[in-house]
Amino acid sequence: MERSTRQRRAIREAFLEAGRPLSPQEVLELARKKVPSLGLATVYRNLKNLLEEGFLVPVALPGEPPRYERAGQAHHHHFLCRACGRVYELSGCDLALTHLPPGFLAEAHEVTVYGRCPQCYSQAG
Amino acid sequence: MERSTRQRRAIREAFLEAGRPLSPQEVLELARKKVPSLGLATVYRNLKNLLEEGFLVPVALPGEPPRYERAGQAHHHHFLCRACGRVYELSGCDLALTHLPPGFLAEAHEVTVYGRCPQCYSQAG
DNA sequence: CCTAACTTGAGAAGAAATTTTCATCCTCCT
DNA sequence: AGGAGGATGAAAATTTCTTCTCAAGTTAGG
Repeated sequence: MERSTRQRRAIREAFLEAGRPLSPQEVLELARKKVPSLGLATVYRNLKNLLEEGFLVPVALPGEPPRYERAGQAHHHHFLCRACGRVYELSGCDLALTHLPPGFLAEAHEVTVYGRCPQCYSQAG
Repeated sequence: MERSTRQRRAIREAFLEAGRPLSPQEVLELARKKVPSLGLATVYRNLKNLLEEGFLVPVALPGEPPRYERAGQAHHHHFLCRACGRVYELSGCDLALTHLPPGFLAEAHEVTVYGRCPQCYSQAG
């Protein structure tokens, strides 16, 4: 049966506390604040578990390695800060799919906004 | 100085004739119709050249390997067929960026629509 | 507290995409 | 046509990300 370990708790808490999509590397860095000895293999193993048990869902962004976020959220999109590389969740969706050519069937869509997050807004670059 | 070779012409023509973003593998397959001996390394080398000379621009889609399309086109987005994996260009843009949280600065955005292209619309799956 | 079994950490191994190497081929100037 | 140097193809090498291996550490039931 699945056990509760310090590592597993630290990884789960990283997502709860970050409130934004995290890459495996980001998970490692955040969870190491609680379990410094944490290894990357353990992060990958637990990400896989958390996906299987439905706690996380994958988030794909153009040209970016996969990230993961809390499952069960309402339809939303993402913001990628070009300065720090962090991804944020944007609520709502203003997309109207009216211009599809004939014969195309839309089943889903994703919107990615690029720019500067508040922490990077005033910095050089 | 840069020479005009059969391979180089075949690769350039593949983009002109396809009229949609192509992955390196797709370029290889299309250009091999004209130059069957074409190798993948040559495709990569020439993609790099065509990017540098401004004939192509990279197209990144969520969770997809990079593709390339003709440079200099108007603002547009992309459609990814879930059945055949081909990417198409969608004209226009119905996105209104009104819901950014305070402190976020939007510089660009990308929209990806997923679904079925006309060729795959009526097929099983 | 004990023990079986699950977990972990580190490094090796894989997988996938792209780049480099190098001998040979081809293009273009003369 | 001749020749210098860029271009090509195939395979090896890189790079990046993810998974596997295995000895050692931990957890949970008894």
